[in-house]
Amino acid sequence: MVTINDVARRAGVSTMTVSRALRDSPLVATCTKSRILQVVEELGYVPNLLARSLVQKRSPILGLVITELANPFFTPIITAIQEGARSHDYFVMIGDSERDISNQERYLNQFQQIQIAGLLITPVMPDTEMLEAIRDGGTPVVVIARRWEKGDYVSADNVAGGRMVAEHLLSLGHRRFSCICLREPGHTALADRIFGFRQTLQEAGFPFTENQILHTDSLRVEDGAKMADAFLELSPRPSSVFVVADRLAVGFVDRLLERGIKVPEDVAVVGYDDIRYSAYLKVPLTTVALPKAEIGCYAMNILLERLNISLDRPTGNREWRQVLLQPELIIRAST
Amino acid sequence: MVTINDVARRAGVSTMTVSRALRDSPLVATCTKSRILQVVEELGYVPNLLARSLVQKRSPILGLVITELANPFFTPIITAIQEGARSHDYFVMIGDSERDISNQERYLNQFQQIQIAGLLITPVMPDTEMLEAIRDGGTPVVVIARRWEKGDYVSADNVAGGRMVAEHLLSLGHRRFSCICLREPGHTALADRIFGFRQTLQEAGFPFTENQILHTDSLRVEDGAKMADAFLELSPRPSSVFVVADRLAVGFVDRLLERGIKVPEDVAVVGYDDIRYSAYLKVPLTTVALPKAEIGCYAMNILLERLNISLDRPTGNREWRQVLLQPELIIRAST
DNA sequence: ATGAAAGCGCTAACAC
DNA sequence: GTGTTAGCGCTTTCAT
Repeated sequence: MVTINDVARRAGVSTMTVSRALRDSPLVATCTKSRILQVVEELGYVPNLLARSLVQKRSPILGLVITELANPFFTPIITAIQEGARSHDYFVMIGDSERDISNQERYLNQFQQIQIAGLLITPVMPDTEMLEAIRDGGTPVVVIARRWEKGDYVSADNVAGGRMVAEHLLSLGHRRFSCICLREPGHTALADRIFGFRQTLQEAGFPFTENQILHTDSLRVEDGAKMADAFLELSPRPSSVFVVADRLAVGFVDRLLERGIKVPEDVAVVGYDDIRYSAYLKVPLTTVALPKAEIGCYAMNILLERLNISLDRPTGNREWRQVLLQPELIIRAST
Repeated sequence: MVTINDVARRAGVSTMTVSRALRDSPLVATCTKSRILQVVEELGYVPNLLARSLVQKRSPILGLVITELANPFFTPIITAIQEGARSHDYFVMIGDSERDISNQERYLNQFQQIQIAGLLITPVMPDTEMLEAIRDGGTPVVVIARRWEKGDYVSADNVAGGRMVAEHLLSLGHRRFSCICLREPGHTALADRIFGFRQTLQEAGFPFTENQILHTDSLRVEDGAKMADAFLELSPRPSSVFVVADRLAVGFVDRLLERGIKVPEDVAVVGYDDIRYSAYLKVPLTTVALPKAEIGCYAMNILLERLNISLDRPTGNREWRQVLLQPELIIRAST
């Protein structure tokens, strides 16, 4: 491996001069600089960023933990984050918690070990003690796609989204409602959607009880199909279903059709997330769209801001930046 | 920040003993070890992996460069790779080249700067000089989802896949063929698909000329729709289309239907990749499935093997490991 | 079973 | 403009 010393020796200068030349310092004579750069080229020297960050005590690596890489919901968010990071010379390390708290903890641990400069995370659970610990340790943390009472977050207004769904179904004349949701206490974003949905129905005089909710253990397409089977056992059969995630809805509607149920004539279905494929399904899906790229973008900006501040002064315990972006109802053929 | 020294002082031992205790060396008395671990707990000490890798001259970070994060084709591959890495205590840094050679180069540069131990990459172009340079520099490189004459790769047999498509269409009695492909000289995987497709047709006595291929600049769903418009200008209209990537096919078929063309009655469509949503479209898509997770898994295993070897002896220039996995035709409703 | 010294590749701080 | 010294947090080597 060729180091800065090799370059220095070969160019007949000190390592310090090389170091400066590489960072384009004005304190190096132009001719020296060009000679050095030539030697760098010749030797194929690549600076060691790890060594640099050891002495500078700041790392160029950011950590990103999401709950499911395979979820198309996250791709626009990730892309936006990567882009923001790149343009500020940061790297992003992605960890997929698979909605498993122990995976999440393992990633957080490992990320700390490689000294990440900042953390973006969609936590598995609302109990975010560990996040606070990390932040208190001086690493800024921004929560994505979830709310976080005690810190910065960027999410969508899921209560408003749930409300939109309810209003839409009410306006279509529906009176018998049901809901397909993830059986997981921790997913506050989903809980918010249902909260808004239920509240609106109740205000309209249609009490919505727990037993109108069907629970699934995962959000995969195949689970949606399973939920459709469960749904068809209900009697009287609801005329409308709010499926809290599009991927689930994909499988749900597909199985419904397979079993001879007409959508939306027999059952109206509303999804949530507006993933890229929702428009191309057998029955294009009515759903709630979130500004996904914007969520990633905002989160990244807040993190960058925190990173800059913590360079100047010690972690000033300023106000939390809590952003809630507005969702939008996309009406297609499933209602 | 709390360092190994802080722990040592507090525990009343030398840093060396702490270092050993943390790595669970047998050369530390059990009672000393437990005292140290307790102090570690108290102080919330987190070892600095970067510092460690600086002295050990080997990094726990692997680089992964893909051409498009938003492509569901890659998600199972990434997941498999992450899993393999995790179980061997490696981290994976993901870079999205967006099919742009300069992005790819930037990532490769940056990855070298953070001293990645190994590289997995789906190169934008077949010209892989830079990959050879990296490998010659001592960092093992494994190419994914493309062939690589001069190194290790794991891909699917795209020629065989193209053949399957042709045979399938021939067996259905089609005689007028066309093809939608990415206009990009570099994408050898797509070129292979078309090669197999064309060859089979020619062997069957149906010469397939360049002007039966329509070119697109990107693989996004919307581009598929554009290609459908272009396709409908052809006369005589081909009775079958081989769309070389499912995402394109999604938009292609959708637009065809929108314009009143029946699939498969008027036009038969075959896709490629079998992304998760292909089965749930208005017209479930006939396509060629690849063992995506296996590709990731194999590639990771080869890389790990190379990493272990290069720890022992200097980079032994052994035979390249070149793996081609078999694809499978999935017949659905679009043909 | 434990410790002291040296150094990984780099840069901050201070000379000259 | 350029060089010297010291040290980031850790482990290797060798001593005890």
